[in-house]
Parts: sequence; structure tokens; C-alpha cells
Amino acid sequence: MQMDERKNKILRAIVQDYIATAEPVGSRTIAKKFDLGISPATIRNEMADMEEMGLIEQPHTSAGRIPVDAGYRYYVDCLMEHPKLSIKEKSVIEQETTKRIAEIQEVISKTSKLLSQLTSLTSIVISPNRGKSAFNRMHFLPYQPGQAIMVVVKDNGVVENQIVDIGDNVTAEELQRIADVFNNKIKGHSMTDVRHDLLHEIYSELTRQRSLIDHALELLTTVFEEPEEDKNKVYLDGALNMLNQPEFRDVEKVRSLLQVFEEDERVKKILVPVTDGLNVTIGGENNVKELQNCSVISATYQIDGEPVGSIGVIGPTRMDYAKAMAMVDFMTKSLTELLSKRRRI
Amino acid sequence: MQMDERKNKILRAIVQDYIATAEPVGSRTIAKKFDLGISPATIRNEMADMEEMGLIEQPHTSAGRIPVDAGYRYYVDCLMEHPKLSIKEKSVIEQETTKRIAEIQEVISKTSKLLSQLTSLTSIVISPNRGKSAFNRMHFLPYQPGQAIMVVVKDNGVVENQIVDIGDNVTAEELQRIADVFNNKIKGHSMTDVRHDLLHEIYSELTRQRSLIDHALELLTTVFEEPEEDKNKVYLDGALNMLNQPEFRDVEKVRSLLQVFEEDERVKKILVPVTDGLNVTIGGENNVKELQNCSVISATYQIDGEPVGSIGVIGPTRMDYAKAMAMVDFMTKSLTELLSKRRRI
DNA sequence: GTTAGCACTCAACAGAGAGGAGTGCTAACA
DNA sequence: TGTTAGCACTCCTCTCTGTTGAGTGCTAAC
Repeated sequence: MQMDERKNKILRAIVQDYIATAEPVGSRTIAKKFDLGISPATIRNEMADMEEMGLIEQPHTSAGRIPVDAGYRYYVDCLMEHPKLSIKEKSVIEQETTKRIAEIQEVISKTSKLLSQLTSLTSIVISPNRGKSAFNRMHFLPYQPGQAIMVVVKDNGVVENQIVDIGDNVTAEELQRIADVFNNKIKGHSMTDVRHDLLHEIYSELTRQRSLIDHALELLTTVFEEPEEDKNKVYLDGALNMLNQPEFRDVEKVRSLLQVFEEDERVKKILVPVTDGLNVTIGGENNVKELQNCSVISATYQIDGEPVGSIGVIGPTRMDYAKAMAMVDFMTKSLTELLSKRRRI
Repeated sequence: MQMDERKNKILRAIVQDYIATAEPVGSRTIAKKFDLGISPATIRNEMADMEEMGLIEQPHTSAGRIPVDAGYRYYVDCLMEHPKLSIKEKSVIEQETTKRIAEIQEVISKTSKLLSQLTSLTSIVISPNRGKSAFNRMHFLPYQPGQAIMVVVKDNGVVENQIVDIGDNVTAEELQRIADVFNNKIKGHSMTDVRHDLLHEIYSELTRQRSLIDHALELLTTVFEEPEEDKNKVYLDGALNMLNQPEFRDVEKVRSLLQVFEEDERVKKILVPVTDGLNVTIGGENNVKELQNCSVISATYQIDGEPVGSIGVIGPTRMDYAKAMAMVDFMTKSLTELLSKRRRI
């Protein structure tokens, strides 16, 4: 059995009307609201066909039809029109994002908030792994007896400082010498590089301060290790938007959903990694079982052409896919641009 | 009309039973469950009295009694026994908190999580204002043309760095001179002090670099301004515990409650500042109107004898006050101790 | 002052009936 | 052969009704 043009029109009507009203759609409703030029009876026949094909279903005998996962899937893949964002929507986004924002975490957080506001859905953004930044140079500054301030500059321009325990009898000159050796040897290398290749070389140059070197290496490692808060941090906004959906009129459902949202690890699982373009996960396709009634639209944003994080929205399967997809798409591009622009050095 | 011992016993029974079951408590129930040695009829008479006194009420004519705010208040103030935490509970807390935790924010966050877990309520902790730290000294390090790294050491030992725009034609020596002036003049002063008293002096010493000084002051100010994330940050955990309460079977109530929880400013308002001891706010006593059906138990924790932040739990008015109060009390002390211990310098 | 007895109230529940939305089927029609 | 009108049928939803049971207040007896 094939989907002809008329079936397409009817299915599109069903999905769109159900998205708008959250009520099962009857044949008469379609005939009235959508000008298809055919009678309710004909529509009924077609609907019976599509029910057999597994695209729609009846909640009960005397109800209208609602789409099932496969129906949404077909709608998203084949029937849906892909509207551009309106000028107004774009300008809102641009207004919000062009405010100079210093911190990368703040950019992400703002993006997440904006996305949930504009879609009235729940937004998820996973922050980029800063990682992969290489060592550029280090400085030591006096702190107090037995301790120094170690300032590390990374290749991506990030500056970090840390208090370092040193022996009581280490002079400023010795510290400077250590810094010099580090700066000469490991500039442009990541910490793993150092561990693998350069350790021996560094040791041989500074045999006298070997224990101090060990210490400094240890500390550098902690600097280059992602601090917990930067490691793929999850931003989730608009969770309460879900409560506006009639699908979540039941507190039990609300609880199980919000419980997922509270656990970062499970939220991360929601966003399927895609390398390019938009990913749409509908209902049962989802790998988190509490979200069997939800759909997820996700994408990957990039820094200098390299995918570094994910962004997406989540809503009931009955969501406005067209709008949500346009939003996520635009925000992904906007974020990619924003993050690539702000890199310096 | 006075509360005699028998009324006390009956009210205590009503409150305790209602806390446990969330069902209106009838005279027969009390007579059966609590061995008061009087008949249901007598209990009914006493209950009628107490209803007149505004301590309890009937949801409808043929229902048992439930406490109203004033009833809870009387219970908390006069009737409640104050149990100590069990050895087991204490050991759980101690086990969790004695794991060495480096970051103060992490201490707070752990505390909040623990508190909500142990009470099955929603916990709120407001992190201390680090503020009030004074300037100790500053250093400049090279960054790239036109920019330098400004490293600031505060009196409390905190080290912070920031990228500073300087003119292209500013030499390292000039920067050093500026640093020297700052280090001599404003050591031990807060930024407001500087603004008020020392500005003139600094200007006169460095007339030549006046514009640069302005810039440096600007930057110092931002360093000494609390970064957004540290400014009385709100930690809220176990919001979903509320959904377990039969009081929140209605999604509308859930939404309005969670909406309050999402706004830090409103959450802060929930915790009434107290200088000493525990504060119990019951139902309508609360200043956030969405929480008229909730009670809040809060306290203030200290660093070196000075109150710096608040901690508390929030639950339905029908909460286990005794347990919650014991928990908050213990956690407050534990936090105070933990934070005072870890200060150095 | 306390208690047993009793009439009364009212929420909660279940069942019955009406109304209505929507279907599938059949037969007629183009 | 595809389309449509008509009609019987299904089943949800709402309302009404009666029943049940928990719990009360009142009265009178102890």
C-alpha cells in the first residue's frame, strides 16, 4: 500500500491539527478545517488505510485519530514544510547574543535560556570540552614562605593560577629556571604529550630540582585536567514548560520526567551525537525510557570546524517540529559562529 | 479558654497522626491509636473547643480534624519533643562531610544535597558572601601586545587573574611602578576604601599614567566585585521530593511551586535571616505567597563567629518538624565547623 | 465531668442514563 | 471504480442518583 498525495495531505492535516489542539482529529474536523475538496467519508476511508499502515491510531473506537511515532516520523521526513525563522525571531536572537559576553559558560547558559523561551520547550545545551588546549608558558610569583603562585597560560589564551607548595629553601631564581625549562620544552604541547615524550628531556635538564619538577608536573596536570564544572557541563532550561503540555497533567509523569532532567548523565544521553545537521528522535526511538512520549531535536555546534558540544530541545511527541527544528538549526549556527569568533591568540 | 494537659495530648496526637498519614484525624482514631484513657466522645468535645480556639479545623462537616497554621505553631513551640539525631544519622553526615572537600562551593553543594536526602524535603543553602576581602598586592605579567595579565592577591589568600588592556606603548617598568604604588598604598584596604580615601593619593603619585591608573582601578573593581557565581549563590536540592507529598498531587500547584524554586531571588526571600538558632516559618507566616501551604525551617551558619549564609528546608506545613529541625540544626553546626576549619592565611 | 447512643452531614464511590463525537459499513451515485 | 450520504453502532464524557461509611454534635444517662 502506498502513500498517495491525498493521503499525504490528510496525514499532514492530522499531525498539524493534533499538534495544535492535542485532541484526536476526526474526519469531519479535517473536512471542515482543511480545504481538501473531499467528504468526511472519503477521509475516513483513507484514515482506515493509514491506521493499517501504522501511521495513526484511535485512542478508542469512537474517537478521532492521533499520529503514532511512525506517523510523526513520516511527517518530519516527508511532509513537513521547513519554514525559515521570521525576521523578528532572528532579530531577537541576534539582539540577545550580540551583547558582548565574556565567559564561554555564560554564552552557553544564555543560549540555553533563549532556546527554551523561544520554543516553549525544554532546552538542553552541553558545553564544549575545553580540553585539548596546549601549554604555552608559565610564571611563578611569590605567595608566602614555602608556597608560590603558579600562573599558566594556555595556547587558547586562557590564564589560570594555582597555589603551589615548594620547599622552604627554593629561591626565586630556581623557580625562574624551572619556568624557563618548561617554557622552552613544552610550549605547544598538551599534558599527555609531555608525559609521553618530553619528561625525560625535562628531567635531564633539571636533575638538581627533580623533586620540584615532579611537583610542578603534578600541578600542571591538575591545571590541564578539566575542572569538574567545565567538563561537558549540562545546561537545561524551561523544564517547567513541560508542565504546560496536557501530556503531563499527571504528577507521576511529571516526576519521572523531572527526575531524568535532574541527572546530568541521563540528560547527556538524550542528545544523540550527530556530526552534521539536525537529528530528530521521535518517541520510542529515544534511548531514555522515561522519554518514550517525548521527541528530541538536537544538533552539534562547532568551534573552528570541530564539533565540541550538543544543543537541542525536548518536548512531547506532539510538538511543533517545524518551528523547533528551525530554532535549533539557527541557534546551532549562531552558537558556532559566536564561539568561533571569540577565540583569540 | 485554656489549653490543659488533656488538650495538649489530643492536639499532639492530631498533629502527629496528620503528619504521618495526611488524612484528617477523627476522634475514634485518636482513641484507638493513642492511649489517652478517654472515649471518642470526650475527645470530640475537646476538639470542638480547640476548633473554636483556631488550632484545628474540619475540611468538611463529616471529616476528622486537621491542624491549621496556629495549631502547628503551638505544636512546634510547646508540644513537640526535640529528639537528638540518631548515632546512625550523625555518622552518615559525618562520613559525607569529612571527605576532604577543596572548594567552598562544593562544600555547600554537598551539604544541600545531603540535607534534602536526609529529610526527604527540599533543601536550600545560600552560599557565603566571600566579599569583604581586602587588597593585598598585585603583579603584572606579560600576555600579548597591548595586554597584560594582572594577578591580584587578596588578604584572605585568594588569588585571581585577569587580562588587562594596556596601551601599546606601556613598558614593563611602568607596569611595575604602577603595581608598586598600588601595593604600597592600598594594601589592606577594600575597594570602597580606595574609592573614598586613597584615589587622590594614587593619582598624585602617578600623574603620568593617570589614564592607565583609571583603567587598573576599573579592573580591580571587577576583581573585587563578587563574580556572579559566588554572589550568594543559591543551592536548592530535592525539589522533586515535594512531588511525593499528597499536597502536591495537582500539577498546577507543582508548577507554581517549582516556578518559585527556579528563581533564585525568590528562593532567597524564603529563608528569613535569623542571627541565632532555628527559625520556623509556618504556612501563612511565609512571605512568599506561593508557599502559603509550606513551612520553612532555616538557620544561619557562620564563619569565625560571623553569620555568612543561610541553610534550610522547605516542605508542606504537614512536615515532620521534629526531624527536620534536628537535621537543620545539626547541619548548620556541621557547616559552620567545616567552613571555619578550612580557612587559612 | 464522662460516656453511650443516636440522628445528621457529607465526601466518595458506583451505577444508570443522556448526549455527542466519531467511526465503519452499505448502498447509491457519477 | 472512486466518492459520498445515510445510518447503526461504539464508547467517552458528563450528570444525576442512591448508597456507604466516616465522623460529627447533641442529649441524656451514669
